[in-house]
Amino acid sequence: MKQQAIFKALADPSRRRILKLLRGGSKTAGELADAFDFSAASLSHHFAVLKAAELVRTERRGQYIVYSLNTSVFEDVSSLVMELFTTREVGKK
Amino acid sequence: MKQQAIFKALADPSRRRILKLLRGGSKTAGELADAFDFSAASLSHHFAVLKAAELVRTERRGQYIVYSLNTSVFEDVSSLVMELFTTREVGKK
DNA sequence: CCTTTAATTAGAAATATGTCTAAATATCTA
DNA sequence: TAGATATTTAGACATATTTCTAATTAAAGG
Repeated sequence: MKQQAIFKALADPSRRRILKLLRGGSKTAGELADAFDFSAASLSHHFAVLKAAELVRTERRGQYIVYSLNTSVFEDVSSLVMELFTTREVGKK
Repeated sequence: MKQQAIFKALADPSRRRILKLLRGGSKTAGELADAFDFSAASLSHHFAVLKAAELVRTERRGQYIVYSLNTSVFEDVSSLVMELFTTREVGKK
């Protein structure tokens, strides 16, 4: 789990918006791009950051590349946040 | 609640470390500074970022300034994270 | 094949961030 | 009040981030 990459990825509002758009189901890069004002290249950069943090997964479907939420990291993110605020518990791994 | 300020604040590893140091109880700026290699001025900058996000509170005690975790934001942070990953629920406020 | 469409990569430019030293502010104590 | 200690503010500088346009890669379909 890439803690720094995760927090870095979440720090940008556009990237958080991308994640929210993906909650409803997977979307192609182009469909996501429609929701934003900037260039496909810029979006692509944001995708790369989200991928590095393993917050999204990708799959090529013909010409398209389909992005989806990697919900399995959700638990990781939650516990990272928890660790910041709660006193060390017993039985910690 | 300052969503962007919160995520921005959490993006830096030193700031996350400051929060963890404060889990054990409040500390003065100087006590916190001891845990780091960089200058008091740099630390002070990080404190300002954490304060802007309302993640920490401060109180002057004589010459010292005492920092403490603002645990009441913890819920906010948790639900922000939750919103990124979970499908919109019913009865949302 | 060649063209079109979808998306990423490369490289440049502007802005933001993290760090430093020096100076300023606040409080304590002799 | 003057000096010492604790901390923040100001200003500078290097690095990182975000965005762009142009070029590249990949697949589809005539």
